[in-house]
Order: sequence, then C-alpha cells, then structure tokens
Amino acid sequence: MAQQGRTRVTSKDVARLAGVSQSAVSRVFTAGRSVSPKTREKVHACAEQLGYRPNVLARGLITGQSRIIGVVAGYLENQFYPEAIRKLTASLQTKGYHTLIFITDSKGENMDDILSEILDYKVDGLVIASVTMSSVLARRCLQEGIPVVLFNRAQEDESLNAVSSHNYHGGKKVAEHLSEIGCRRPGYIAGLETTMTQRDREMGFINGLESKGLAITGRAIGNFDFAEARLAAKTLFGRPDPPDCVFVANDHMAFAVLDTLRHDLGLRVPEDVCVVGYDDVPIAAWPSYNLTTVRQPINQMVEETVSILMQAIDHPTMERRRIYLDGPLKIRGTTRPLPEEQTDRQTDTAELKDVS
Amino acid sequence: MAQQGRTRVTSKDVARLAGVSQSAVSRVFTAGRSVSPKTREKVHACAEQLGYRPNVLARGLITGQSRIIGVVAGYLENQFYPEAIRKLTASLQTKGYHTLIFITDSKGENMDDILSEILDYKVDGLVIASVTMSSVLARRCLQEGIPVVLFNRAQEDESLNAVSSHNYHGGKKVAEHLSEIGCRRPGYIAGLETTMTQRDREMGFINGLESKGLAITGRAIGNFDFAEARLAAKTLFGRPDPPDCVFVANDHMAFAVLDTLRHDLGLRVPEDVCVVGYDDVPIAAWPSYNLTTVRQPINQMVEETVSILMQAIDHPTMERRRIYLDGPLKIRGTTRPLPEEQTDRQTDTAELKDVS
DNA sequence: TTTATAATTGTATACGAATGCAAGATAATT
DNA sequence: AATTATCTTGCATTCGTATACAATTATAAA
Repeated sequence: MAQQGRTRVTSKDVARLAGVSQSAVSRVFTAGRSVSPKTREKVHACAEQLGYRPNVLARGLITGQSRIIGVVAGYLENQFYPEAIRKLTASLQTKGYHTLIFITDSKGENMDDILSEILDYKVDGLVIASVTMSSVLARRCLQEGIPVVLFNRAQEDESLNAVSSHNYHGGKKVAEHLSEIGCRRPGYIAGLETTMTQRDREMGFINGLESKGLAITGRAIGNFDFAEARLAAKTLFGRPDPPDCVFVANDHMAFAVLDTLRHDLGLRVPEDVCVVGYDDVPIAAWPSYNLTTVRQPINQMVEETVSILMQAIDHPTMERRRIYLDGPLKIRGTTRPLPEEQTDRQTDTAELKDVS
Repeated sequence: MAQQGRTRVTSKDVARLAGVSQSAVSRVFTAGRSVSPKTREKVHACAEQLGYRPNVLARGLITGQSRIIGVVAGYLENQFYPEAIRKLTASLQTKGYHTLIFITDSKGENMDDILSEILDYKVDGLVIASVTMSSVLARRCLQEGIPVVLFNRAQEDESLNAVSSHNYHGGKKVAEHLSEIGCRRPGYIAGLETTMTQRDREMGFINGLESKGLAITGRAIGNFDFAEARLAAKTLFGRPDPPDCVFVANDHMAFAVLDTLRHDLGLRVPEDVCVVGYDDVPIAAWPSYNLTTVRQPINQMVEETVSILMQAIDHPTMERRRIYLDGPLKIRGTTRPLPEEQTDRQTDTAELKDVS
C-alpha cells in the first residue's frame, strides 16, 4: 500500500498551480530577489499546498554552492571530538550549512581516498579534525578554491587555515602548576608522536619545567589510546623511582592513567601522584575523575572555525589564518592545592606526610 | 597569490582533451556501460591529468540518487551515539554512501524544521536516532519515497522501519540478575518518560521482578541526563529505607549514580548497593566504573540499519521492518557475583556482613 | 496627464552529468 | 564475401533550479 513512485514536487508544478512562471517561483525562494508581495504570497501558498521546497542539489549546480561543509574526523572515542562536531554542526546549521561527516580510521590511512570522495560532493568548505592531510590533497583543495580549516591540528603546511588551542602555552601552564604545588619528579605520557598537538604540549611542558629548574624524569607513549595509555602508566610507574606527578597529553589518556594508578598500582591521587590532562572534556568534571586539566576553549574554537569558513567562502582571496586560543588550567582534585607556605621540599616525601 | 576562480574540471573538458564526446566520458565513469577498452584508457588518462572526478550533485540530479543518508541525532554526551554514528558512517562509506549529520537539541524541539532541511538535500535515506519524529514528517518521507529507519528508538508509528535492542528483555534480565544475587529492595532511575526505550526497559524490569516475587521500592527520574541523574540518586537514597540495588535506564546516567553513591553519599558499590546500567558503552568497562550493564548489540544494530536502508533504496515497495536484537547482560563489578549457596535472605543485612 | 524611473515578470539558457536513440564500427555467422 | 548480430559512439535531451536579458507593469516625478 506504500506510495510507489517518488512524488517529486518541482518549482514547475508550483508555477503551474500559481499561474506564474517557474522563474517567479525561483525568485520567491531566493533571498534578495524582487518579487511583488502578491505573487510572493500566492507562490508561498501553492508551495505549501504541494509541499514544495527547493532542491538544494539542483540549486547548488547553478550557484556553485552546495551549502555542505565536509568534516573529517576519526578518534571519536575521545569525547572532545563528538563535542566539537556537535557544536560545529549546530553552529553551521544556524548559518544554513550542513555537515557531511567522513570517518577515518584512527591512523588516518585512508585519508586521501576519503578526501577525494568529499571533493566529489563539491563541499563549500572542509574541516579537518585530527588527521593528517597529504599536501597533494591540500593543493587540490586550494586549486578548487575550497577553504580548509585544520581543527585542533596545527600542521607543517602553512597554506592552510588552522584553529587550535595554544598547546605550547597549555603545556607550560601545567609545568608551572606542578612545580608550584611542590612536585619535583615530573613524568610525561605522550600522544601520537607524529602530531603537532602532542609535540607542542610536550615542548611547552619541558620548557616550563626548565624555567623552574626541573626536567622530565620519566616518559612513556600512549598514542592517544586508552589501552596503550594504561600500559604506559604501568611501565612509567613500575620503575624503581617513579615520578611524583604526570602530565598526560590528553584527558582521554589521563582517565586511563588515573584508573591504572588507582586500581592496578594502588597509588593514591593526588597524595602519591598528581595527574594533569588536556582538553577538559565533560567527563573530566565527573566526580570519579575530577581531573585537573587544561581547558580547550572549544566554543571559541568552533566560532573561529565557522567564521573563517564563512569569510573564506565569501572572499576566496582571503589569506589563510592561523589561530591559537589560550585556555585556562582548570584545577581540580587530581593535583594538590597550593601549599600555604612555599616550603623547600628537597626532603623525603615520607617527611611530608608526617606534616599534615 | 591564491588561485582565484574555481577551476571546475567538467566531463566536457575531459572529452575535449581525449577527443571524444561528453557522453563517452560519462559512460567511462558509470558502471555497467559499454565502452571500448581503448577509449576507456584514453579517458582515464585525461581525467587523471586534469584531476577530473564526476560531480556527485549533478549526477544525483539525473539519477535521482544523492548517495547521501541523513542522520539525525542529539544527545551526543551519551557515548552510545558517537559510537553508533561512527560505525554507521563507516559502514555506509563502504557502500558508497555518505552521512549528512543533523543535530537536534536534546529535547528534539526543532525536529520538524530540521527534517525539512534534510529533505531539501534529497537524501536517499534517513536514520533517526533518539528523537521524536512527528507523524506529519513521517508521512512526508513516506510520500517522497525516502526510507526511514528509527535507530534505538521504537515508536508508535508503525509505518516506519525500526532497529533497536530488545529493551523489554534487557530490563527483565536485569531484574533476574539482581534477584539472583540476593537483592530484595530494587530501585529504578528512569530516563525520559516520553521515550519507548525508557518505558520498555522499565516494564521489563518490573515484570521481571514480579516473576521473582519482588517489586520496585523506590523510583526517581533522571531524564537521561547526568546532572539530573545525580539528583535522582540523592533523593532515592536519601530516604529512610533506601534500595539495596538500582537499575538505571542507561549507562550515562549510571555513571552519575555511581559517582553520587560513592562520593556524595559514602556508599560502597556493590557492598551496600548494586548498580546496573544499560548500553555497555566503552566507558562502562573502564576500571573506575566497571559497570554491570546490558549490552546493546551495536554492531548488529548498525548492520541491520544499513541493510534495511540498502534494500529499501533498491526496492521502494519493501514493507517496513522492525527489528529487536537481544544483547547479553554483561556482569561486572557493580553487582555482587552469584552467591555460592542460594540462602534465604530475609534476615537483616547486618547479619550478612558477619558471614563473610 | 505625460514622461522618466523603478519594480516586476516571463523567456531562454546554463549548471554538469546521465541516458534513449540512431548511426557507425566490429565481430560473428552463414 | 555477404549478412546479421553485437558493440561503441555521438547527438540531443533531461534532471530542478537560478539568472541575464528583454518586455512589461507599476510608481514617482514633472
């Protein structure tokens, strides 16, 4: 009993019913075109009656604008990305754009194929979150005049727009905080070493430590993965003289590290070890973790991304922009609060415990 | 210095370069069309040289197939949905389809507007996850011949395809498990009461309890929201004689409940209270929660969804299908293991503690 | 009222690719 | 070699909409 053929209602149908030309109908649905109030009303009524709405695809063929923004992402296990996608999509929706999602495997191996597919849709813009883009593809986008924004991903390729938090500053803030609360043997758990985010965060951390007369005493690699981060924590804290604090390159791994410290190694946080993450995803505020972390200013990041896209679409000649936004260190329960007196703590930690 | 105008390479350009007609080029890129090996090769070479790929939008105008599947979702805080979207997108990608994402607010209020926008893109199919769809819109999709699959969302409207786990069975399994491990005062924390998932899970739970001679002793509403679930837990367990176990309508709320029990109320899980969730999102397996929960067979659900879509696209007359998949109860650390001997426990719980 | 000006409308065409049709080229059959 | 069947190919048209252009009408100015 299901209706068989697709009842495609076109502008021509509306035109016929309203007794006007097809172009009149088109003008009614195109902002900024001159139509008399009378026909506008008539057309609207007929359109409503027939359930007509302009075919975006056909329109796009003419205008050269698909009103589609491609978003490439993988690694959705990290709550940061669903969050970002949600906000990005919501923001673009209000501007009359919609997002075509492309998923890469975490390693971003099929990236080139995927990007080719995206370009087939003649997207008006492209947001690349957390995957590497070959410079060949980048050039191709540039050539086709498609604006690209790297989201949360700085990159060698200077020709592309980029929006991210200031990872270097973030790492530095972490170092300063850990130093201030009296940590002396900092460890670091790294993300994917090929990524700039990872490198910048670590570099900021190292330089921040250095300025306080400290240095990393232990390092392991978690590759931004939960399971790998657990292993990394085990090796890092299984050694003879383990760190007294650890900066983990993002929250998602920090949760793994916290779980491992507490449940596998029987260590107390923050009493035995302090832990700091990066991102401030919603889960970080959950009581079980209550994680001290560097907040990514996600709302601003999304706003800037959308703003760049809109401008680049309107002005194809716009020169590329790179934006680094600072986010605050959100101090929670996985690091100790600032000590009253800034006592010199070269002494044994056992002595410290006696004090309190 | 940026290239100004969009260098649109069309089939005509390729045709000119290859010295063939436009239709020849088209045929080369359309599977199942007859082309001589010679021209095929020649066209491919020229296409490669110019960087030509068929414009999906223009193609869609003719074929009536956009190769786009609309996905409507909100509530991405619940890890279940990003997970589902990821798998769905990945699966559709392998079939040559791509997903256009639409975000609703959690309450799904702007649903109708959004759906209208979706239809503007002439999507080949629609997946609706966790939002209510007005029957007006449903009828419109049916009328336009667009297959719709409700994902994780049973609904009154019998005319639509639906794929979800068997929520009733799931709830029943929880009841049986809690009964078997000796719980006698079950509580329940509900999700959004307007949703079928919520109602089915609760009904299964209630009936399951009943068959074991038990009944819900306390109930509160969390509306599938983290903060609200925390409040719900506080009220439910702030009463004079609180439950000794609680079934929470989904994992996302169960995490909130666990946090509240442990960090705000000082209760031990599972010693003082047992907690069971629903979904088995990845976080449920994290050591901090280690939550006993009903697994949603997400892979099968995605497979079925894609399968229905593909079939419905090929055979518009296909009659609607409703699929309910059973998922196992995944027993973890928030419920006690089965007792050795099935002792009668009408006695005081204080006595129980003495035993062990 | 007449003229100049602006607003509105219809006609025809274009966007980029797919396809029915008929003509031309090959291959298979006798 | 002649005839028939099969493949290839180009031409012209189509999808649904937007827009340049010319024609028409309404409006303002004189």
